[in-house]
Amino acid sequence: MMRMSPSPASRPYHHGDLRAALLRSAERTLREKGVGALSLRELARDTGVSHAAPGRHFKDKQALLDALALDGYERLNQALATADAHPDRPLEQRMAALARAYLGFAVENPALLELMFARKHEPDRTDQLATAVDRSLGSFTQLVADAQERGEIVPGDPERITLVAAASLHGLAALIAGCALDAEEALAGLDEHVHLLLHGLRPR
Amino acid sequence: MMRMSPSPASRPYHHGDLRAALLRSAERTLREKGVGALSLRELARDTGVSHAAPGRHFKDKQALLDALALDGYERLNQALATADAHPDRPLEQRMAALARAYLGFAVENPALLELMFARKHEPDRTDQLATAVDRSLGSFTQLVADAQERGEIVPGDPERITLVAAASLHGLAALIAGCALDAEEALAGLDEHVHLLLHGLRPR
DNA sequence: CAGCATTGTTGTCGATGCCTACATTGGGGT
DNA sequence: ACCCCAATGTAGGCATCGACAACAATGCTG
Repeated sequence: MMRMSPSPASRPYHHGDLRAALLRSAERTLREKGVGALSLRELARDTGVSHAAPGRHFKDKQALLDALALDGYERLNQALATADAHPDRPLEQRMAALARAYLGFAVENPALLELMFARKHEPDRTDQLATAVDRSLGSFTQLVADAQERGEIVPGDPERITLVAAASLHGLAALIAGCALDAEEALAGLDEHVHLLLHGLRPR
Repeated sequence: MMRMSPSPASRPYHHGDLRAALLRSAERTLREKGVGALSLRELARDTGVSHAAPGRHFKDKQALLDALALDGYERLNQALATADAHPDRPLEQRMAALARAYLGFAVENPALLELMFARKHEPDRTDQLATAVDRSLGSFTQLVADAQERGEIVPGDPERITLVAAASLHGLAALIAGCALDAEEALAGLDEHVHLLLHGLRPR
């Protein structure tokens, strides 16, 4: 069958890059309407394919969500790496830059962040996601290691120190994503937040 | 009509306290199988009522989830209040006690916590939930206020300082709930975490 | 150029959320 | 004491969804 039956822009039966198209569309509705509004069938309709077509690329709805999450980590890691492009700056500036990048991501992709940290993944994707998380933490690990070497950060288990910093920022991100904290406000006070984190809440 | 037709434990048509029974059952399956496995119909089956009965008590599935979240805040606030029953103790002990209570709750109710901080609530329940959140934060606010008065905590906007502490713990809780962090490990290192939070990451 | 794996389609099934109409119950007003 | 009504539970139906199976079109590979 040649293509082009005249009127309704007949796609060439094989979409060409359906998987990517589905992910794009899914990311869009995820951002605009939240994860609850994501349906494979509507996704298929929006993309102009039949309701079973997505099944060829994602064995499950969960598989699609996992792929979205994985893609989210890619972008987050990219953002973090870009933000920490000046390893010679003083500690507080580096940390603030990382924090700004992370919270910026959270502000612009709240539903995606929710997905990324949801605790429901196909067992075989779990390790992929785990390494993605590790790469995110990697930016902080690197920062802490550098700073410890220069004596800018307290000695001690670097993992624990990284966790303190990362948990603090993740908490902010989660509060923003959950609308429990105003995004503008959080971003405005970020530098002071980082300062308190580095210098402690107790008077010196 | 008289109750007790002999064989199939015929409920007295009116359950008596269906709403509470539904919440109990829902909380159970939430804990055991996660929020994704919650269905109003199955809930009705488990409780021995018809599939439309829950609709009399919760206009929506979301309304049920909101009620669960609200109940979660009740229990969390109770736990926090109990944990902070010794306001005369030194700051670090008080903070550690609060942290332990919060993380304990997170460890034992991960799915519920996820629900509590999810960003999808009926508009009219939003304010109820907001005040519940405020009451949770209240424990920390009080702690910070007391400590500032005694000079145990740096001066400055108490809200910001509370936010730094709360975000740090909330981040830990979220990581635990998301299985990104081992619960035992987090609890074991909690005291040191609090110490770092209070004393800062920079050397003194 | 022929066969086969890939990718997309149609049809179907069971489950779910929600709605409407109906049944039962118990309490409040007279 | 009684009757009516609001509250509560039931039965049925509808649209949608996710998953599966059988079939069709396509294009790569030998």
